Amino acid sequence: MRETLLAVDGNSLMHRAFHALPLMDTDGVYTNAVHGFLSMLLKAVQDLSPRYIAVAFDEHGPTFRHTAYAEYKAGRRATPDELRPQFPIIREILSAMGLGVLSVVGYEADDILGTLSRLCRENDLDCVLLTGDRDALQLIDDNTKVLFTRKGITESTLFDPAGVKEYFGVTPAQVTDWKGLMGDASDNIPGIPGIGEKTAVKLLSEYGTLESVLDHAENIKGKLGEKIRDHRDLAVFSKDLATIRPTAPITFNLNAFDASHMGQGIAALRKYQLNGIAGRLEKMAANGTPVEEETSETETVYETLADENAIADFLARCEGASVALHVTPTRLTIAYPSHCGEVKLQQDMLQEGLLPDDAWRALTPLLSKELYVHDGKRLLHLLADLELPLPRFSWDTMLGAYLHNPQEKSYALGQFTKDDAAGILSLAEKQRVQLREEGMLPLMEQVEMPLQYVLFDMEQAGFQVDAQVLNTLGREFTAEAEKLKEEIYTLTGVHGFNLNSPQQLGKVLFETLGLKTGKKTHRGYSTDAETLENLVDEHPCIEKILKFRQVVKLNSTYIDALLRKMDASGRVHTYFDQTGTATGRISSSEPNLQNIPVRTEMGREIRKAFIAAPGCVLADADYSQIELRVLAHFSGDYAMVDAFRKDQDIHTRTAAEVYQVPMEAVSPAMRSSAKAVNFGLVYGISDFGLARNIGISRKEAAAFIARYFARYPGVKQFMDDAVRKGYDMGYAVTLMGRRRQLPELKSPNANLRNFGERAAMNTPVQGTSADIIKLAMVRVHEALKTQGLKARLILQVHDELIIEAPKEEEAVVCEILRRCMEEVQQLAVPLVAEVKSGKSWYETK
DNA sequence: AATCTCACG
DNA sequence: ACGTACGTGAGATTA
Repeated sequence: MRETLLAVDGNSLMHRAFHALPLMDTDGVYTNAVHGFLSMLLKAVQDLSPRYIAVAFDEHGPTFRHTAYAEYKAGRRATPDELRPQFPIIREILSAMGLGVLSVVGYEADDILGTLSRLCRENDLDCVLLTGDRDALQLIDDNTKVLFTRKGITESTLFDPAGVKEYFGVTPAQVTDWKGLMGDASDNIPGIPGIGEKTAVKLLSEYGTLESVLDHAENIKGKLGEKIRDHRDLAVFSKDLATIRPTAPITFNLNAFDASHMGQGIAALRKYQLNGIAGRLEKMAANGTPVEEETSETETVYETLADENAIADFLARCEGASVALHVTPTRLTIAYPSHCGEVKLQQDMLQEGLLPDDAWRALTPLLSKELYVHDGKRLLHLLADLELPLPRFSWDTMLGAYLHNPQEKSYALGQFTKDDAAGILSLAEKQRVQLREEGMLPLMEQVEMPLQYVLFDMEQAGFQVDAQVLNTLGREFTAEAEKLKEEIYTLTGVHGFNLNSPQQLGKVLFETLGLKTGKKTHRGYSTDAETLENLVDEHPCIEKILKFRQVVKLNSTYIDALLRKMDASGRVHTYFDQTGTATGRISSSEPNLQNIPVRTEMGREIRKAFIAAPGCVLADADYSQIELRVLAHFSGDYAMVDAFRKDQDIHTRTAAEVYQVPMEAVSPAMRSSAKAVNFGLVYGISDFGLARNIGISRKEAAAFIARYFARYPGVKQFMDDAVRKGYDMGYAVTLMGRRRQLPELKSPNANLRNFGERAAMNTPVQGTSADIIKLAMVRVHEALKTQGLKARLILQVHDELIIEAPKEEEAVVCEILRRCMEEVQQLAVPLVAEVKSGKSWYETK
C-alpha cells in the first residue's frame, strides 16, 4: 500500500477556524483558530492515517512586493488583529508535534501545496490536500485528492477528479478557467462582473476553457456576450491569479514530515491550555493511530523503608549514583535511578512510621553526598532545625524550573512531576538537558545554586531590630494619626467615617465637599496620593489626609508588623524568594525587608530600629546607577558610556545633552526632568508615562524623548533591538542568559502587546542587574568564609547589600563588599559600589 | 478573593 | 482609538 502525505493549507484552515469559532481567550491570548485548526487536523489524521504531514503558510517577504501579481494578492483580506498572533502559536505547536511547517517568501500556501502534490507524484506517494480554498481543486488528479472543509469545521469532503465534476460541474483542469470567469470574492479575484457560478459552468461545459470562451465571444449573444467581450483582460488576469504555481523552492525531506511523533506536541498543547485537543491526541496515541506517546520513563521500583536497617541497605545501594531527596511533613523519599525508597514519618504516637529523629539518624550518611532536591533552601532550614549536617546540592529542580520559566504560578514539585524523590531525579535530568540547550547551565551552576546557601544563611541570621525605637515611633505615629483624624473630621464637617476606606473617603471628598473628581474610577472615585495631590489647593483637608495615610501606613505595615515578627533575641528573619520574580530579582517577605521606608524623613526614622548586634556594625553597599550602567553596556552608546567612564553625574550629563548646554549650566529642574527620562528608559519608555511622571503634556514628553534619542542614538538602537528580539524569539535575555518569556507580544490586544514591548526593554536591564548582584553575593559570602571572618550578609535590596560585622572587621568587610561588587562583572563601563557603615541602617544612608 | 493604596529598587 | 511607565509585598476594606 502506498503511503500518504497530508499537505495542509495553514492559512486557509486558520481563517476557516477563526471565523467558525467564537474567540477563546487563555490569559489574554486568543487560541480559537489554533483550536479549530488542530481539531480539523486531528480529524483528518484519524480518517486518513497519513504517514507524513506538512503544513504550508503564506510568507509575505520583501521580494513579494516586487511583482504586480503578488502585490495584488497581498492586498486581499486583511488578517484580523485577533487572528494574526495565533500564527506563531500554531507553528510552535506543529513544530512540537514534529510535523513539517513550510513557508517560502513570495509564495502562497497553495503554491506550496501544488509543489508538494507534484513532488508526491514524483516520489510515488499519495497526496491529500487539506484546505477550504477552492483554488486547490485544480490540483486534483489520479494521485492527488482534496479534503475540502465545509461550513464550520466539523464537516469535510474528500474530492477526487470525478467528485469535483459531479459536485461543481467542472473538471479540476477547468477550475482556473471557472475562477477566471466568475471570480472569487473571498480571494479578491474579480472575474467577469455579472458572471456567477452557474453561468461559468455552463460556458465551460460548452467551450472547455476560458481561452476558448474568449475566442468565441463574438458568437455569444446578448448581454452575456457583451460582458465577456468587455472584460477579456480581467478574465485572463483572474485566471492567472487563480493559477497555482507548483514551483515553490522547498526541500522535500520526508523525515521532517514524519507524523509518527505527534504525541510529543502534548506539552505544547497544554501550554496553551488546549486540553481538549491534547486529550484527543493522547487518546489517538493510545489507540495506535499514527501518533506516538511521549517517551515513557523507565519504570521505578518502589520500596518501603520501614526501619533503620532498610534505610542503611538502601543507602548502600545508592553508592556512586545520583541521589534525590524529598521531604514532606509525613513522607520522606529517597531515590537513585530506577529505585525509590519511601520512609513513612510518624507524626504522633498513634501513627505508623519511623520517628523523624530515628529516620534522620539513619539518613545522615546521605547528607554528605551530592543531592538532587526540590527547594533546597527549605530543606536546609529543616535540617538546621534538627541540628543535622547541611548537605551540598548538585541540582535543585525548583531553581531549574524557575530558570526555564520564571513566570510559573507555582513552583510546587507537583507542577512538574510526581511528588517524590524519583520525580526529582527524572525532572533534574530533563532540566539539565533543557537548560544546556537554553544556555543557562552556567547561570544555574554558578549563580542560582550557590546563591541558595547564601540566602539560607541570610534568612537564618536575620536583622537585629530595636523594639524600643519602634515602640517610641509607634506611639508618636499613633498620636499623630489621632490628631490628624480629628482635624480631618472638623475640616470636612463629616465625623466618624472610616478614613481608611477609599469608598467612604471618596464620598466625602467628591460628593459632600464636591471636589472635582480628579480622574480614574473603577469602583467609585480614586483617592490615591497622585489624585489627592492635585487637590491640595482645593481644600485644607487634603494635606491632612495625605499625612494621615502616611502615618497609618508606617504604623500598620512597618511598626506593628515588625514588632510581631521579632524572635526571642530581637531579630527578624525575612524569607527570600528565589523564584518570585519574572526578571531574576529575589523578593523578600514575612516581613518584606526590601521596602522599608527611606524616601520621606518620617519613614526613614524606622531605619533607626534596624541595628547591628552589640559589638557589631552594619556595612552597607549600594551599586551606583547599576541599571543605567547596564544600559550603557548593552547599548554601547557613546555619550552614556563616556559619562560613566568619567564618573559624571548621569542625570546632569543627560540634561546637558538634551538641553544642549554645558553641565555647569544644568539647573535642578533640568536635571530632574533628565532623571525622569533616565528612569523611563529603564522601564521601557513611553511618552504617556513620562508625561504623567513629570506633569507635562504627552506631546511635550514625546518631543523630549525624541530629543533624548537624537543625543543617544545607541540607546534608541538598543530599545528597538530589544523589542525586535522579543518578537523574533518570544523571550528577553539577560547578560548571563537568564530568560523571560514574553507571551504578551503574541496578544491581539494592543495594550498587552505594548506592555510586552516595555517588558522586552526592561527585562534585560533589570535582569542583568539582578544577575550581577546575585553573583556578587556569592562572591562576598565566599570571601567572608575563606577569610575566616565572623561578618555575615544579612540583607539584599536589589542594588544594595548589608553585612553585619564585628566592629574590628569593619574596614576589611567594607573593602570586601566594594571589591566583590565592583569586580564581579566586567562591563563596558565601571561598576561602582558606594559603601558606608554605621550602627543602624539609618546611619548608613 | 479582589481591589485599592503605598512602601521599596 | 486606546491607555501603560519596570519589578515587587502587605495591610485594610469590600464583596
